[in-house]
Amino acid sequence: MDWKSCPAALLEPVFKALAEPSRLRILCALGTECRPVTDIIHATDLPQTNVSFHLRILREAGLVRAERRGAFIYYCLPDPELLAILQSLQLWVAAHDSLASTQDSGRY
Amino acid sequence: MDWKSCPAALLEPVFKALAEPSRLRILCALGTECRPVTDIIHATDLPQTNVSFHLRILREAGLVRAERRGAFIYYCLPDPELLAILQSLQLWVAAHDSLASTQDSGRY
DNA sequence: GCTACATATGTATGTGTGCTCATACTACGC
DNA sequence: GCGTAGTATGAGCACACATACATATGTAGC
Repeated sequence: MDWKSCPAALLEPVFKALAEPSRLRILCALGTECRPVTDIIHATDLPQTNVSFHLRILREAGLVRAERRGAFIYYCLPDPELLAILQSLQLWVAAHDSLASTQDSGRY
Repeated sequence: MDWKSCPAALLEPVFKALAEPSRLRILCALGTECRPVTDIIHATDLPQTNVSFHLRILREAGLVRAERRGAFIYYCLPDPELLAILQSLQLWVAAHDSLASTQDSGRY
């Protein structure tokens, strides 16, 4: 990464949005498809007001797109490439998790 | 991403660790090199105890590696691939930020 | 317009977490 | 061993944020 131009300000809201279990569950529930809020509520088993709250944060972080269809509002990921990036990060973490468990990440 | 196996539990600690401005600054200060804590303190202009606190979180999230060299403890990123992944995410965010500003991400 | 449904917003509260201070640990040089 | 530099830990405080409840907005059908 171009750490010289330290993208902290740019990436921070995205990481903040991703750092919540409920929001990750919502993204999981979304998958690659577009779904109305009701579907997400059922899939995640979270209260409606809670889902709506988190969807707003994800929306403002640019991680989901909202699209009105009649009385329903469909939410979807804005770009399949986002999935690819997150997947590579997931793979990296998984690979390093098994390494880390054999190493010393304790105190000094 | 394989959202079927919902990697929330795996990714959450990583995102939590990345969701802090101070920690992102520390990672920026680290760059691709290994540096002792003192260097990081000067680079980030954060108090020593604070840097140490965040380094621990980054260490436990597997985002930095600690290595003792005499009286110093050097910290570095565990893997250059991590940089690549974060960079692609950064690029994605940057690209979608410019789009988002032209779109409606407000309330419904 | 009224009712019903889908979704969003506002307020209050409790918990988590970052920051600061003081202090303790570790390694090196004398 | 002692002092010093480098680094880590622990306690206390303040603030941000996730949750829950009540309520408002918007859309469709009658």
